[in-house]
Amino acid sequence: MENSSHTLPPSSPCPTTFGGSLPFSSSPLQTCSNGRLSLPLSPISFPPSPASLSPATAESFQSSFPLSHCLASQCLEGQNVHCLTPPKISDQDDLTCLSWLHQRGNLLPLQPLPKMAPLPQLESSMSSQPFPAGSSKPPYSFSSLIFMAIEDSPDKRLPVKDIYEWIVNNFPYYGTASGGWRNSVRHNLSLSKSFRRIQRDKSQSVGKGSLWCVCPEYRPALLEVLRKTHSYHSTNSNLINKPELLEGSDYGVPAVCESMEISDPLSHTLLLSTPSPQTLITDNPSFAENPPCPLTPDQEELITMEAVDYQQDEVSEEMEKDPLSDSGYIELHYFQSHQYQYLVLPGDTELDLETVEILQLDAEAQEAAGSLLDLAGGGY
DNA sequence: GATTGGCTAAACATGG
DNA sequence: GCCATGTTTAGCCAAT
Repeated sequence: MENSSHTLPPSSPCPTTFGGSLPFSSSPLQTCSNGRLSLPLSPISFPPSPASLSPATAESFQSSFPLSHCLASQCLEGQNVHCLTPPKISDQDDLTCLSWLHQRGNLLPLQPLPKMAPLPQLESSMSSQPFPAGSSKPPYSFSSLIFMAIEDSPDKRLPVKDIYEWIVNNFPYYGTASGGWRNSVRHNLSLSKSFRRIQRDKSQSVGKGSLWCVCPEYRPALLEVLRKTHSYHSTNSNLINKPELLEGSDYGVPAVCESMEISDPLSHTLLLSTPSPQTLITDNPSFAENPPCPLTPDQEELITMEAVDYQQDEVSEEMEKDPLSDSGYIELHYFQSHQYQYLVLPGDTELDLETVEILQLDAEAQEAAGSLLDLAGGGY
C-alpha cells in the first residue's frame, strides 16, 4: 500500500435526501486521479423519521413503512449511547448515534447503517400528504413481505406460520384482513423461484411444514424490488411536490454527497453510504491494524458475508476475480470511529463494482431488516 | 394490443 | 375428519 495524503469525507453531515433516492446502478464507481475508486454516494432513501412527524402521521406511516422505523426512535429513547456524531449537527445529533448498531447481537451479519432525519422543509409535504393509514394495505408485494420476514429471522429461514406471524406483527393490515392473503403467501412461496423450501430436521421437527429461505441468487433482485418499492412510496408525495428532484442526475442528492475521494492511507476505502455517520470500506491492512481509535469488543465485530452469485448474461473475467465469488466468504472487520463506520476488508481484496454493490446491497438489507426489528420492539 | 408481474380465489393433495 | 401446509390452475388488473 502506498502512502499518500488522504482526504476524509467532509465532517458535515449530508442533508437528508428524503426527496428521492439515487439508485445504485445510476451511481457507478468512479476512478479517481490516483487510481482509487470513488463511489458516488447513493443515499439510501428512507422515509422520514417517525419522530419528526406528528403522532398520527408517524403511526400511519410506520404501519405502511415499518422499514422506516429507524434509529431515530431508538436514539431518542435515551439508550446507552456511544454517539459518534459530527460536531455540528445541533438538534439532529441524536439521529445519528450508533449505539443501536451493537445491540442486535447475532441477528445480522452486517450491522445496519444509520439513517438521517428528514430535511425540515420536506416534513411539511409529508405531513400534508400522509401515507396510508394503519388499516390500509402496505405497498410491498408478497414476495417482498416474505423476503423481509425471512431476512429478519435469526437463521434466515422460517416456516410459513412464522412468516404469517411476522407479517401480521409488522403490518397490522393483515391482522384484520381476511385469510386470503395467507393463501397468497403460500402461493408466492411455491411459485416464486426466489424462495426455497428446506426440509426440517426430523430430529428437531416440532410442527408441520417446511422451512423457507431466500435463494441467494435472487436476493439482489428481491432487494432491488424492495428498494424500489420503498423508495417510490416513501418519496412519491415529495416528488410530486418537487418535480425538480426528478430532473438532473442526482435526484436531489446534495452536492456534498455526490462523490468523495478517499485515498491512502485509507486506500481502497470507499464511502458506502451517505448517512452520517458515514461508512467506509477499506482494505488497508495498516488501517485495519491501526485504526484511528483502539477497537473495543463493542466496536469491532468480525462478520462474514455470504457470496452473492450474480446472474449475468456475460460472465466476464472480472467476475472471476470477484473475491466474493471466488472465496464464498469475505471477512470484514467492522468498527466505528468518530463519525465514520469502517468496514475493513482483507488486504488483498480487490474492490470491483460487483463487490461494492454487494456490500451496499447487503448493508441496505441489514438496514431494512434491522429497522424492522426496531419496529417490532417498539410498536405493535 | 401484447406482455409481464402481482393478487386473489379455488381445487386438490399431503401429512400431523 | 379437521386443519395446516404445499402445489397448481385460472382469472383479473395494472403497469410497461
